[in-house]
Amino acid sequence: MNIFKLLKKNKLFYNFEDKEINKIFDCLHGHINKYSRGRVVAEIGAPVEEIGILLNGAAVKFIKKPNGDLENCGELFAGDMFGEVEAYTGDRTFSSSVVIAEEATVLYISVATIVRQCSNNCPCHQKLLENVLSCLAERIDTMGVDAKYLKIKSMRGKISKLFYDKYLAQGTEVIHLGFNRNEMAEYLNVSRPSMSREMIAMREDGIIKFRKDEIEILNVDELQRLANEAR
Amino acid sequence: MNIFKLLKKNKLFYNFEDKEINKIFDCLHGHINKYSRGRVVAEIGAPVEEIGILLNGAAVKFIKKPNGDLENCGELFAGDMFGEVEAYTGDRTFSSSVVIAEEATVLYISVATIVRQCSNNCPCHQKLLENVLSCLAERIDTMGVDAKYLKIKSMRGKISKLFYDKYLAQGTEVIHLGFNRNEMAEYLNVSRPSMSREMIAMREDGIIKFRKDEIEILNVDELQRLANEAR
DNA sequence: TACCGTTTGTAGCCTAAGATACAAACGCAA
DNA sequence: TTGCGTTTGTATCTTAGGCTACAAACGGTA
Repeated sequence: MNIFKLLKKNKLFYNFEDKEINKIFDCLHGHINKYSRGRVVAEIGAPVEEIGILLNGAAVKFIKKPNGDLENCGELFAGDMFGEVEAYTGDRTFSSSVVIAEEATVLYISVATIVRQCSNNCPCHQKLLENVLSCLAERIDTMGVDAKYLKIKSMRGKISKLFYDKYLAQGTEVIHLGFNRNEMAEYLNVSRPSMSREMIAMREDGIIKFRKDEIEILNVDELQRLANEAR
Repeated sequence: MNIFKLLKKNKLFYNFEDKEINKIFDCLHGHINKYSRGRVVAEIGAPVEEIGILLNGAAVKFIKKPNGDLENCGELFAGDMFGEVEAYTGDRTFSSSVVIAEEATVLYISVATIVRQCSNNCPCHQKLLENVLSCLAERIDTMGVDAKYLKIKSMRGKISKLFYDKYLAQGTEVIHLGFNRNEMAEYLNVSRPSMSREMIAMREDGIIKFRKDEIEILNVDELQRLANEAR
C-alpha cells in the first residue's frame, strides 16, 4: 500500500505533492498507529487533540444514548476521518466513540497545528487549511441537499426530486442511481414497498422507465414539474 | 450604532479585541457598504470573493428554481453573513442571491486573505480562522440535529425528541420552546393540527403539561423512552 | 442447470397524520 | 370594555404510505 496515494484520496490532502505530504509528519505532528479489532480510538467526551484519518481497515462510530446504551451511528473506511467536526465545535470533545472494526492504520494530525503557521513557513499549512474548510463547507452543502429530500412530504415528490437532481448532475436521460432500492428508500427515509409502488405508478404514467439502478426519464418536463412543486 | 459591539456579536469575531477588529480593515481587506432596499448584493453563479456580514438591516436569500423562478430560501439579519459556505465549496460561486430587504450596512472581508498569514503577522488571522472553522463545524452539528427530527417518522417521536433535547439543554422540567406552535410544526415538518392533537394526547397520558411556549415535563422517564426509541 | 441468497415487485390491510374549517382563548390597543 | 388580530384547540373526513408477507426475478457458483 502506497501511503501517498492513499492520503491523496483523502479530501484533506487533495492536490498535495508527495513532498508536501512528507512534511505532514513534522509540520503537522503527523504520526501513524496500527490497531486491531475492538480498539477504541476515540472516546465520547474526550478532548479532540488530533484528527484521525483511516488509511485502511474499518471502524464504527457509536453515540451514547441517554440510557447509557451505545448506538451505531456510522461507519468509517479507508480515506474517512473522525474528529474533524468536533475539533471545532462546542467543547471540542468527541461526540461519538470510534471503535476499530477491522485491523486498521490511522494517521493522526494535530488539530492545534492546523491553524498555525509553522516555523518552516511551508505552504502545506495553507493548502491543508483550505482543504479542511472545503471539507466542512461541502459537508454543509450535502447535508442541505439531504435535508431537502427529507422535507418533501409526498412519495412522488421525493422520488422526482431525487431523479431530477441526478438528471441534472449526470446530464443524460438515462441516470444511474448508485444505490439499490433498499438504500434509496433508506436515503429518502421511506419504506421500500411504498417507494416501489410509487415508482411503478410513475412508470405507468409514462414518466420513467427502469431496471435495477438504471432509470430512464421519459418525460423530463413532468419530472421537473414534480420535483419543483414538491414541498 | 457601535461597530465593535456589532461585530463581536458575529461568530466570526468572537473573542476579538477592539484593536484586532480595527486590523480587519487592512489585514483582511475589510470594507463597508451601505445599501438600500432591493439592491442585489450577491448573485447566483457569481464568484465568491468576499464574505459579507450584515451589520444592520435585513436581506433575503433566493435560489433559482430550474424553471427560472426565484424562491425565497432564507432571511438575514444583523450579525448574519452570506458567502461563508460557498467560499469553500465546489466552484466557489454563490448558490443563492442575496437581496437587501431593509436598508442595510454590509461589511465585506476578503476570502483570499482569510487563510493567508498577513505580512503584519497579526494574531487576528488565526483567531478568525478558528472562528470560521467553528462556524462551519457548528453548522454541521445543528444540521445533524435538525435532520434527526426530520427522520423520525411518528408524531409522538418527533415531539418527544424535541422536548427531551430541550430538557437536556435547559436542565429543568419546565422548558421553554422558543417558538410557537406554527414554528414548531414547521421545524418538525408536520402539520400544526396533527401536532397539537398529539401534544394533547401526550398531556392526557400524563407525560407533559403546557401553556404557550412553556412545557412542563411530568414524566421524564417516559419522555426519554419515547425520544430514544424514536426512529 | 439447479440451487441459494439477494434484490425487486405485488397485494391487502390499517392507521397515523394531512387538510380544512371553525371555535375558543389570548393579547393588545383604542 | 369592546373589538380585532393572532395564536391555539377541536372535529371530521380522507388518504398516502407504513407494515407484513409472499412471489418473482436476478446473479453468482457449485
